[in-house]
Amino acid sequence: MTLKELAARANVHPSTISRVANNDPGLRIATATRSRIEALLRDTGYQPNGIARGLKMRQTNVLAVVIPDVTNPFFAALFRGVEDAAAPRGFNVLLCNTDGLPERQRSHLQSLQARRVDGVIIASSFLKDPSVRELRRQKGPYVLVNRFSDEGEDPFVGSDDLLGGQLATAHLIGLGHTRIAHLAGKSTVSTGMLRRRGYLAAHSAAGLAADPDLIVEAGYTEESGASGIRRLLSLADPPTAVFAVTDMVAIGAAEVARQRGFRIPEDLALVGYNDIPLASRVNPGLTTMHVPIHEFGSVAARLLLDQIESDEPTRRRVRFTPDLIVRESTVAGATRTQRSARPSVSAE
Amino acid sequence: MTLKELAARANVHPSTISRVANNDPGLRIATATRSRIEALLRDTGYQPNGIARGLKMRQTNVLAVVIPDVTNPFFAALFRGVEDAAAPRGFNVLLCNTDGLPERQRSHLQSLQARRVDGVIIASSFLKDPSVRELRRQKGPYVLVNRFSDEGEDPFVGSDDLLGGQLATAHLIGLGHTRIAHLAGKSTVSTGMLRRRGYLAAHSAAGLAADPDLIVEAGYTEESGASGIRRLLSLADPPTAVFAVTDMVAIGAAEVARQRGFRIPEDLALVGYNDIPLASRVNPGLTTMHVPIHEFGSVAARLLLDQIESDEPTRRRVRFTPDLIVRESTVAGATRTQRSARPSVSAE
DNA sequence: TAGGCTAGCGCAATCGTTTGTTCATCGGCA
DNA sequence: TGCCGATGAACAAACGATTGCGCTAGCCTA
Repeated sequence: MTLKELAARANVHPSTISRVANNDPGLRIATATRSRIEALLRDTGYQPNGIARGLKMRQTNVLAVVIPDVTNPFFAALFRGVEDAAAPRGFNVLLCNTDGLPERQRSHLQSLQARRVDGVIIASSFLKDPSVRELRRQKGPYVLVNRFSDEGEDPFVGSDDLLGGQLATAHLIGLGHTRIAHLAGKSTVSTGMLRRRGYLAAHSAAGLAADPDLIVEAGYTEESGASGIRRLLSLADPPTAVFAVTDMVAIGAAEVARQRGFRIPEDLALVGYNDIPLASRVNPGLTTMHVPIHEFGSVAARLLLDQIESDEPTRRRVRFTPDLIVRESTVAGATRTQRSARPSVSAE
Repeated sequence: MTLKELAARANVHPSTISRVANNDPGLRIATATRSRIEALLRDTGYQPNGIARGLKMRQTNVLAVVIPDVTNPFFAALFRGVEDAAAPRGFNVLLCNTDGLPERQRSHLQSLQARRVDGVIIASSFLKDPSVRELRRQKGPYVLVNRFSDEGEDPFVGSDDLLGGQLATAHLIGLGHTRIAHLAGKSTVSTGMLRRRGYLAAHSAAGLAADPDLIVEAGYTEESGASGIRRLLSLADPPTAVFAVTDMVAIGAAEVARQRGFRIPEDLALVGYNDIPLASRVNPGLTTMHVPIHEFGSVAARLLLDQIESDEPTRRRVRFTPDLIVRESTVAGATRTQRSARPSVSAE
């Protein structure tokens, strides 16, 4: 059903229908005509063609979220945050999985540009990232989430990863551990780099020397946590504690450690990062740095939508302060503490 | 960068650029002109405006997936299946979460129709579903996944839920249980209805009477599993085994049961459905009916894409045979059996 | 040398909306 | 009666691409 067909039925010009349907302010129209058209609109259940409208208006009302893998609970929650903020404002959201492959990221972004999406939220960026450079070059609004890129000043939503790494490690040090390993993320990714630096900073602050052998660059998957911990446990002088760059990595490590007969936390204490729902459900419960994942998404979406509606780019960077949640993976019989619900946001 | 601008630069008509860019077969063009245009295309990195093209071609190359909640690992995996099949064929995928609310489903579908997506995959349908009726009425291709609607013959991909419910229950009966409860899904949803009927059928087949008090209609979330098991455990004569309609429900139930001091499987045996990744990770490992979740998505996508490309609707219904995976939640110290990898598909 | 064929492009309609502008009609007023 | 200002609605130009068809050279043939 098009405007033209409706116009034929109502014996008016298509533009008249359009104005009535859009409730054009300052529209002068005879009451009779108006009600005739409105009745027709109801009867036919007319839905304007979004494509045609998009072409004319230069706005598609579509956002895109680019992540490594929605199968990872962290990114699933992030996406929900985006959609929950976008849907009420009339936007639909495309989801693109990259599996961490730059090439897939590039091709997705290219496809998104061709589709003229109104904005892009990208949670799979690298510190040096050609795709992000491309985003900067184009005029379209975008927001980086969780990971940032250090080649420019991009709108960003994430956690204070340096502090998070520090707090997590300090917790282990506070428990008396001295040989603390780090299942690190890639140093090409901001979270990987910063959490590692936090890990090192905590050592310095405590006057402890960090053993380079205890840092293994794993990745962000469960499997990488598993293979990482294997290397650590076969060391001559294995660690008594591990700080993993994410909860998924920690969970992968815990599984292997348990298979090898290590008791957690007695033989091996374990801290993760992100506090995904799974973290409180595994056995033993995983001590981790809580970050508001859903809010990452919703705040990023708001940043994006504000840019779209105001038609001017932003440089806002929102950084949430992570919160240590102590569970049984570091302290046997830890009370399942509710975390302090302080807002703890720092925006620039 | 538009065709018109390029045309001005190359001193040709826009249509000529279009034909070169699209590699129009049967295009007769001077080699000089062609290479001039091709060079221009490379230099400018021209990307045709997908909106304009969509308007002209009446095809957007966008699919939509409608699910209750991507935070549920089952649906996340399903979505990956869809995207993995759609992306290589040049399609992007919109994700819509309904939270199981018919109203949100309706409004999402309406929005998708306005956007003229090329096809819809819906995994949140009810047995009687106005939204699905609407999908049938419209010309556009669609596929139902996991849940079907019984008011018509729709293209469908899912598992044989009746058989699955039967096998799961028969497993518990085979272990000697006689008081077997069912944490049931909504009877307004096909999976809920069918798995329940399977549960009953298994009882009949074994000559066992199913106690109506042992069936509680919970829902599909972890919380509903938790509240459901509470009711069951406070019964005068509580069950010794439970068949839960999904893994998430089973996991919610297990958590509560453990808190109340029930040992699994000694005091309470537990079977789930779907074999989500989480099922093998919880402690104790969850016995469950394995279904190929990722394939649900990819097969559904293929069904959809074939409809789109052939431009004719299909009535194919693909039903996978579920496979019992025995873990520690029913058999203490169960070997972590690899399931038989038989194809077990029945299509109509 | 005139007519026809063909290679190589340009023309213009079309997809369905939106929106600035123009046009016709009518009532009021002088 | 003649003019003017509203009022109500039509006109038409975009938006950026695709595509059937028409047009103009040049060359070959008779």
